[in-house]
Amino acid sequence: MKSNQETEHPEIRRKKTAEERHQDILEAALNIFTEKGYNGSTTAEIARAAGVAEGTIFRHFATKKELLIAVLKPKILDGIISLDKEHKDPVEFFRCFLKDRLELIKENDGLIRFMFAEAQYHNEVREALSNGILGHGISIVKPWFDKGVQEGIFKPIPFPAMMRSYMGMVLFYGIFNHVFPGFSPEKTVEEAADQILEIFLNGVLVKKTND
Amino acid sequence: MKSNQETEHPEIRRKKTAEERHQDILEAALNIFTEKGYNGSTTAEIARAAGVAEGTIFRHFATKKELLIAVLKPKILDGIISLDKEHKDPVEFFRCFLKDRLELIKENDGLIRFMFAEAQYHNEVREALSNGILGHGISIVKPWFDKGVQEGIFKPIPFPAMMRSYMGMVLFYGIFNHVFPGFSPEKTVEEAADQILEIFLNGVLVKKTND
DNA sequence: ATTAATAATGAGTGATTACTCACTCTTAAT
DNA sequence: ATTAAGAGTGAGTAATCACTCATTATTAAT
Repeated sequence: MKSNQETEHPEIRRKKTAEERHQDILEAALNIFTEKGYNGSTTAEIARAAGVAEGTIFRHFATKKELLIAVLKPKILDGIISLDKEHKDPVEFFRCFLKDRLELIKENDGLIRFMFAEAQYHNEVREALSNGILGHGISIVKPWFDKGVQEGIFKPIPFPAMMRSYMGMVLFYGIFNHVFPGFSPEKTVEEAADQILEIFLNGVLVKKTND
Repeated sequence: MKSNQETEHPEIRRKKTAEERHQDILEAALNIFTEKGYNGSTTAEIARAAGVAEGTIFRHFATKKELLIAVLKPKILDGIISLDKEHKDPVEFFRCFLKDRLELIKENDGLIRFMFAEAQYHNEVREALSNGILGHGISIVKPWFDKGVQEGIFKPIPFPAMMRSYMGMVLFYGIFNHVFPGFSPEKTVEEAADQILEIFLNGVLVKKTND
C-alpha cells in the first residue's frame, strides 16, 4: 500500500529554489531594462546580474520579449492596488490618490518612465498598460469623480479629459525631474503633491472667470 | 585674367544635391526612429528608406548616435519658435500657447513621444531637450507667468511646479491617446485645449476652497 | 574629350545578438 | 549507493549589427 505518487510532496522544496531563480531573473531584468531600455539590454547582461547562466533565462522565459512582459505585468498591477481604502468624500479621495501615486512614482521612477517609453514601440506593453490602468485604475477613479459631479462639488468636465490632465500632471512629475534635473526646488513629495492638487482643484487663476 | 578660383561658384550646384541627400537621410531616420525607437532601428533600414547606400549615411554622419542628434536638434528648436507673437495679457498668452502646443503635438505626435522616450536612455537627447526647452521655451513662458502673478491674476504658485503641471497636461495628451486609443471622445484639438485650459485656469472644483 | 575632385556605393568585417542543446549538477526517493 | 528527473550550464550558432574602404559614378572645369 505504499504510495507511488509521493513525488508531488517534495516538489515544494524543489520548486522553492526554482521560484527563487525565477524571481532573481525578473528582478535583474527589471533593473537592466529600466536602466538601458529593452533593446539596449542583452540577455547576457541580465543573466550576469541575476547570477545565472544565460541559458537559464530561456528555461524560464521562452523569449526576451516574454521576459519583458513578465517583468511589467505584475508591476502594473502593483501600481493599481492600495487604492480601495475608504474615503470620506471625492476631494479627500483625490488628495489621497495623488499623494499615493506620487510616492509610488518617487519610488518606482525609472520603472514608470520605462513602461511609458516602451509602450511607444511594443504593442504588448501598450495593451498591458491599457488593460491594467484603463481596466482597473480608471474604474476606481471614475465613481469618485462622478460622485463629485453629482454632488455639485466638481464641474461636469468630461471624465476622459479630466483623467488625461490629472494623469499628465502626476506622471510627468517623474519625467520632468529626470529630463530637467535640479529645476524643481521642492524637496518633499508632500509639497509637490500639494502644488499639483491646488492647480487641479482650483487652477492658477486668483478668481474664477465666468465663461 | 581668367579666374582660377571659380571652383567656389559651381559649388552651389554640387552642394544642392549633397544637401538633398543629407535631408533625405534625416527625414528617413526620423520616420524609422519614431516608429521603432533608436536601438530598434538599423542603419541599413534607414538607408533603404532614404534611397541611399548604407555607406552614404556614414559620409554624412560619423556615427548612428550623431545621426540621432542631428535628427532631433532642429526638431526641438522648431518646437520652440512661433512663440514670440504679441499677446494682450497673461491669460491670453497661455490660451494661445496651449492651442499652439496641442496642434504641434497632434502633428508631431510620434516625434514627441520618441524624444521623451529616448531621453530616458541617452544623455545627449536629455541635454538637447533640456537646453532647448529649459533654455528657450521656459524662458518665454516665465515672464508671462511672473507678469500674471505681479498683476494679481495668477496665484503665486512656484514657477517650476506650475510649469511641470502645465507641461504634463499638454504633453501627456499625445501619450494618453496613444496608450489608450479611442478612450477620449473629443474629435478636435480645440475642444481638448479648452478642457485643459479650464482645468489649468480654474480647476475642477465648482467653488474655490479657502485654505 | 580629358581631367581632377568629390560623392556614392555595397561587399566585407569583426563584434554582438538572441537563442539552442548536449551535457552536468542537484535533489529526493528507493 | 543508486537512480531518475528536473534545473542549470555555457560553449556554440546563425543572424544581425554599426561601421569601413577600395572601387565606381558624378560633376564641373579645361
